[in-house]
Amino acid sequence: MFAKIIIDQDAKALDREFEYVVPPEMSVQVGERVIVPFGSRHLQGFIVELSDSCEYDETKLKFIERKIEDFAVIKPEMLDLMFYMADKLHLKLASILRLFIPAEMRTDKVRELVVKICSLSENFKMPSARAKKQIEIVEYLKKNGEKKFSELSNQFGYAPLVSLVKSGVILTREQQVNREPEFDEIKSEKRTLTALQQRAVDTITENKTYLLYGVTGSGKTEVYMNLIERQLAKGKSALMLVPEISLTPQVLANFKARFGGQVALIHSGLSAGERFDEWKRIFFGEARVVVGARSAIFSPIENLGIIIIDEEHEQTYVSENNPRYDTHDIALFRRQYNDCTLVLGSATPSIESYAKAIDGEYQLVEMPVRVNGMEMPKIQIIDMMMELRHGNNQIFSMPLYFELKDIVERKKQAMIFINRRGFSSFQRCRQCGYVAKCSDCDVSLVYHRFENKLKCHYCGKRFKALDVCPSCGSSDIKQGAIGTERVVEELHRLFPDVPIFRMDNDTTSQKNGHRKILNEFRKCKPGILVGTQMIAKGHDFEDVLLVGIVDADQSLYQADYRSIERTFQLLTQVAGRAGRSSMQGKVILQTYSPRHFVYRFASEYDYKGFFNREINLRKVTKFPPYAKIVRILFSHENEKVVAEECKNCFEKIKKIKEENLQDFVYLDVMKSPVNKIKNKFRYQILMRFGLSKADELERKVYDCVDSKCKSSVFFEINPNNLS
DNA sequence: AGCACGCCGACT
DNA sequence: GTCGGCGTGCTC
Repeated sequence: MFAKIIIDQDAKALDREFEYVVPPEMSVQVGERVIVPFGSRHLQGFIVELSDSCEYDETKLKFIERKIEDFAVIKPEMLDLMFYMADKLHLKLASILRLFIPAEMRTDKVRELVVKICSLSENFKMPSARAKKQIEIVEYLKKNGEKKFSELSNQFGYAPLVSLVKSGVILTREQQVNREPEFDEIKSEKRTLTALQQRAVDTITENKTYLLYGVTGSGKTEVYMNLIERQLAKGKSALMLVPEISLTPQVLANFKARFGGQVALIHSGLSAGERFDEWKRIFFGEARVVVGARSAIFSPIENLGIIIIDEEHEQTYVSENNPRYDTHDIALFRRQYNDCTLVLGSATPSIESYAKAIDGEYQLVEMPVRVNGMEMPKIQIIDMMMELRHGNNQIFSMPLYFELKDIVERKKQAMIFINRRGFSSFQRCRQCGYVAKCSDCDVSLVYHRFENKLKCHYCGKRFKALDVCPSCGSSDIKQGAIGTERVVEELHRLFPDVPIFRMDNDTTSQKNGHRKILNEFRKCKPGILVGTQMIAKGHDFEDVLLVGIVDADQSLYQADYRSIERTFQLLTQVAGRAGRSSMQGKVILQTYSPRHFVYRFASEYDYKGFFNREINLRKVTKFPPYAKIVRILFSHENEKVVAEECKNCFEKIKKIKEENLQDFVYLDVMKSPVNKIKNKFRYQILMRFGLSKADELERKVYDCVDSKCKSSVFFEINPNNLS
């Protein structure tokens, strides 16, 4: 018997199958992990095929050494998915397989957690009266039955416990336990559905793809839960994806309360052990409902009845780095493989998804009204140029300041949204124009007041803050655009007695960081929460009656084709935080371009109007979904090497363009806008083609990348940002 | 990826 | 003469 094996190494040169002989006494299955001799080393590999014959010179074949687990970690569906992804997304086989199992399994660092359990032996002798502690333990066990060794030892001391075990009064046994993620206790309240919700549940019955377009507060989560319940009743399982950012304690607690031990949670906040245990519970079918962030789409869950992608428009569903994939593609594959239902839910669907729904590729289900019947909060647009003309050059416009003051006086809560962490975007010398840059990346550094450091937001490296300009010696240093820290400082100045909270990447990095901040904020009335994107999602605070958006234009300035769409989505979401209760909330939006169409549609909550305007723009300018953008990014520490390899590839693509002139909308080669990251230089080729031959051209273009070039190559379709 | 092999410069 | 620099190529 011969086995085709993929070596678990992330290298271009090893991105293929290698053949091995299966020793006669060994029984193996496709999908199992094994150790094989490879060159002079012993490496981990995945069996992807078994066969009676081999293609390579049989005399040169080596034997599989041993199996790593006694079960196939990669199930047949995932193996199919691997080949599909390799073909469609041009990813390396090993790097795909790594997505399917917890990283901890490969490094061997995580073990099953085994605890010692103590119980009284059947006919034990009472310890002597002098041994008071021992008697206490015996009495305690009589009352409580079995207890963990560690627990008893903490409570009564180690020595008496060990004596009891030695004398045979207490028996111990070992038991493997699953580490379970923490969650807030919540009582499970099953709400009755509104007519609209019920209609949605009744509509989503077939094994098709649905786009559930429901305004913020229309109660999509309740619909999801009902859909999942129906699948469970049919004996099927369910997979629900939410953006990492909205994997809030409340959401998790809700699911735990509703589905109990059948739920498994997968998110980045889990410890290695927790993640490993949750994965195993899914793998062996103990958990039939998986709730998780992007990577949970690869859960080894079988018998899928439904896949749900909540907030489907979120950027986080596309992984930024290698291996780059879009959760939508994977979900569509799994939907088809399992012949199940796929639901994409959003209050602001992505332009691409909504276009598909209109074309009939997806089934459109709408929920246009909020559950509590309340109107959406009123959005007031403030022209910051006018403020400036009236002599206000502060962070807050006068209307926002007065609304904040009002909130404070009424002992209510407010959220201030500013999509930039740190204190200010950069520090610049007023005399000579010097801007501090990262030594390893081609970006300016962000000043963080709290740590008094300059930080690189690309590689995380820290630098000393400027007090004098290193170039000209001047101490006249100007702060760039404002960030969360700066807003907090300003609020402290304006409202010295009001508790101000900050929530961004810097304050939530430790475990349960979100939860701590949110729980503190909940208690403070009045209170103000300042934050980035991450305050925009899923937190329902009854007393938040005001949302301030400090610099709405910020996401508009980013130079990619989705920036307007993103701005609309962000504004709608942030606005949705105000007035989740019976009281009408208010939103104040500060902008320097108040007449931009995105603000008009956003302030009227007119998604369809916005969609029509935007889709026409895309059609006329030939951008997705009416075209496909491809970006090939080369990076290497030697600038000459990248530049040349990138150029070579470009020359080949140019020939393809000449043969397909009518299909190429655009083709160019350039330094990447961020020319250097982590000491690696970056060059890129950008192109755009019409849809008719897009797949064919994409493949041809990919084949232009020299398989033995030294640079690492990042192949991207419809990139989100071009840095 | 990582390890062997190999071909050149600068040292006990 | 040998030690060790890293460029090239191979791993079933």
